[in-house]
Amino acid sequence: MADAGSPFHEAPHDHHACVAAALAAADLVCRQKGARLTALRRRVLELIWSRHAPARAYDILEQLKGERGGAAPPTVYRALDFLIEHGLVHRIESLNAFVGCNDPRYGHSAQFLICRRCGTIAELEDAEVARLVRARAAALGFRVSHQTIEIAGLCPGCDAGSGDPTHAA
Amino acid sequence: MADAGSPFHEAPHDHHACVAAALAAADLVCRQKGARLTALRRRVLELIWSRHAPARAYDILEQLKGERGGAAPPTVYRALDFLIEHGLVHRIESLNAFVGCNDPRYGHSAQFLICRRCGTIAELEDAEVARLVRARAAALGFRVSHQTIEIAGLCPGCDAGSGDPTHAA
DNA sequence: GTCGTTTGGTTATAAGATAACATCAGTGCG
DNA sequence: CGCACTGATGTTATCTTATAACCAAACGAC
Ligand SMILES: [Zn+2]
Ligand SMILES: [Zn+2]
Ligand SMILES: [Zn+2]
Ligand SMILES: [Zn+2]
Repeated sequence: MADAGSPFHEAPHDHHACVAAALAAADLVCRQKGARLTALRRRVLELIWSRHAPARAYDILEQLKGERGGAAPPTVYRALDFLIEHGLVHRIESLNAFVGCNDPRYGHSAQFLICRRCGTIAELEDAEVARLVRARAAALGFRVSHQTIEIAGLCPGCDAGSGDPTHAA
Repeated sequence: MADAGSPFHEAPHDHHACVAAALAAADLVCRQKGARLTALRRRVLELIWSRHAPARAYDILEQLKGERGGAAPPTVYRALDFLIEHGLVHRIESLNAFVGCNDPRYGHSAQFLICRRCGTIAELEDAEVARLVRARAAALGFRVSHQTIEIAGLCPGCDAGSGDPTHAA
């Protein structure tokens, strides 16, 4: 298959399977933790997974309004709080947006590669990066509690397109 | 001096010297680039340097209002845009705030250590971290244009204070 | 069923950022 | 000087993002 080993999902793929897998993993994680993945929270998670790009809170809100009325900002933010707390969603600080976690089964220090052209985001879980950051901080007497690592640039597809007549703007 | 080798400035120190050095460096950088560090821009930079913690745009705005009237959000954000464009200030995405650059003489990939207790921020310029991130991205075909690396935790002073009766809250 | 807790609805507002247009200050030139 | 041009700032309005506070419904334990 095209993207088996890559964290990028640019090429057309069976995205329904991505969403189904994410929701199944969420169901499992919540069952194991005794957390309640309600219909609303599950739907918000599903909307976040609708694309491999970060979703903004007010875009989710617009979707919900169309589906069920009685949706307001707190509706979305409370669901996001739950999903983040249980590791099902990551907040992307540099975009004020939210993306589904690739592997919510345990806590981790992730890094994100964000294409500034097509918006695709890839989640890495590079232990060496996380460890080097912790080591550098520790050398200065700093105790790390959370790493925010968001790398902007061009994804493979968009980088190939730059300067390429077949893709140039 | 107390903190000669540390990026942290928690202990009392001659902070006036920090500010003076930052402003002098800014003057130099702007003169060399032909950029106009106007009184307003210089004052905003000075306010950002008032502490070794990120400054929020609307706090800067409140200061300016008290000093000169006729200050509104665009006043601050335009000054910030200028300062960021010329590398004099960094935006801290995870805080929606701004901090003076330690070394504005040339572009760089910085990392920030942010104390979640006292708010102190330290800017690192660790080439190895930046290089490892670039390497990991490159291995996936991703071309990096900007790294956002913001590490939350406890600075040396606050970490020592945790559980220590002499500092406990 | 009843109680207590969690979840979600509702209204209002806080916090952060930008768009659009007017005005002013400096610069160069006839 | 008078004028035009440019960059910087003033001004008003609006947009985006996020939270506070309070209430009602749903759920789970007993
Ligand atoms: Zn997919
Ligand atoms: Zn792309
Ligand atoms: Zn200082
Ligand atoms: Zn601290």
